[in-house]
Amino acid sequence: MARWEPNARGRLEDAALDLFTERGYDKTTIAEIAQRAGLTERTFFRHFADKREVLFSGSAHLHDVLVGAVAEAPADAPPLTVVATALERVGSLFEERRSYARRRQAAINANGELLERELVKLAGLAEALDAALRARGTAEGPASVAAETGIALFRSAFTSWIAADDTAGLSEHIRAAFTSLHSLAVASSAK
Amino acid sequence: MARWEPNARGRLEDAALDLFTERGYDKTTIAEIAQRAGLTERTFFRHFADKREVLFSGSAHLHDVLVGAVAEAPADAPPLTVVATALERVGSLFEERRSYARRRQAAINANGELLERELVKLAGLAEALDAALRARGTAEGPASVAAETGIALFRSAFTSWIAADDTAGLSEHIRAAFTSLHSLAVASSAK
DNA sequence: CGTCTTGATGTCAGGGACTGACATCGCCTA
DNA sequence: TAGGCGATGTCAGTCCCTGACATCAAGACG
Repeated sequence: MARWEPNARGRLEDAALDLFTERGYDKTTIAEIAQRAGLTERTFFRHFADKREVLFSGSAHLHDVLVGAVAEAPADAPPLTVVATALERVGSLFEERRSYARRRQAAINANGELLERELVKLAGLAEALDAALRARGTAEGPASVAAETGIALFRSAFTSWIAADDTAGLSEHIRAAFTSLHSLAVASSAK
Repeated sequence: MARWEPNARGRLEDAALDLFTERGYDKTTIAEIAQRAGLTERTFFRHFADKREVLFSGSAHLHDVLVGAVAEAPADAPPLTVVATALERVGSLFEERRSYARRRQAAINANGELLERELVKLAGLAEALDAALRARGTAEGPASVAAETGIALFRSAFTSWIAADDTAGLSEHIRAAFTSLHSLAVASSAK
């Protein structure tokens, strides 16, 4: 239990997910998480802003990848296509990690507070998408709609990927969601 | 300060919004809210599950209206059209209340926890929309996409309505958002 | 080799959200 | 008019989270 064991943050994350899985989020105290990681409750709060955040440190990375992908898209690509491509790139980060994603998502789905935090993170991604689109010249209205719509589809695709037992990757589920939207939009226009 | 003053719940809501506006959400304690309403902290928690919830009791009503509107839509209407119509009906509930909506939204936007809660409420509406669509025969995938997309557009429209200084109602902003989506989808298909 | 700086960690005290258990009050009904 | 009963009050306690200050290990530097 020496003071300077490496990777304190990672140890806290692992301990937290383990405990949340074992006995549930609200029956786990921060003192317990810290203890399992060989640390103190106070130290937990130096690494994470609050108890929920311990499951969401990865979202900053997604954020960066998403913004980068939008910036690199061809200048003449339409907004929704740019969004779709960027989200597929993000989706590819999850390949090979479906079982971890399931574990984490199960913990999140089992608790309202964690669900709240996840939605906030997704909304943050939507805002970043919006800003990235406008930075490349997309008008305000379309950028906002494309960003919000894209994240909505991402959520839908992520859920179906988690639930599915197939060999398709998250990226493919994302592509399918966008295809589905096109059909709906066309059907609605034709009405 | 008699015990049985009427409308305890409403008094708590008013006191809370006033205090949040005056001094901010996290500098307001529940004891203060309760005191201004002539009640006790413990009673606050009998009316609201937590501190955030005091600003969101109206969302249950939106939920009902939304589900009702979907159920009443013509059987042959395409999903996204049903969603648009239902959201416009919800939008009409807000006419005449833009100034209250602004006050409340300002308080929410000023605080991360309240933003979280709002997102959760919207996600709940999306889920309800999804279920209502499937109840009338829409297939699972399209129902989910239409519901998520619809709520995304609602958010976008609500924001622009709050910000706008025009005479257009929320319903009209919603209609505009759906029109915008159609354009985007067509442009993306044509790519 | 010893000291100093620095960042991560520990310790302590305390406020505020939230809960469970139990008491009290006022309206309603038999 | 005595209960029944729902809404409120009181009290004690747990846990989340924070600020202030002390301590420790590692590298910098003389």
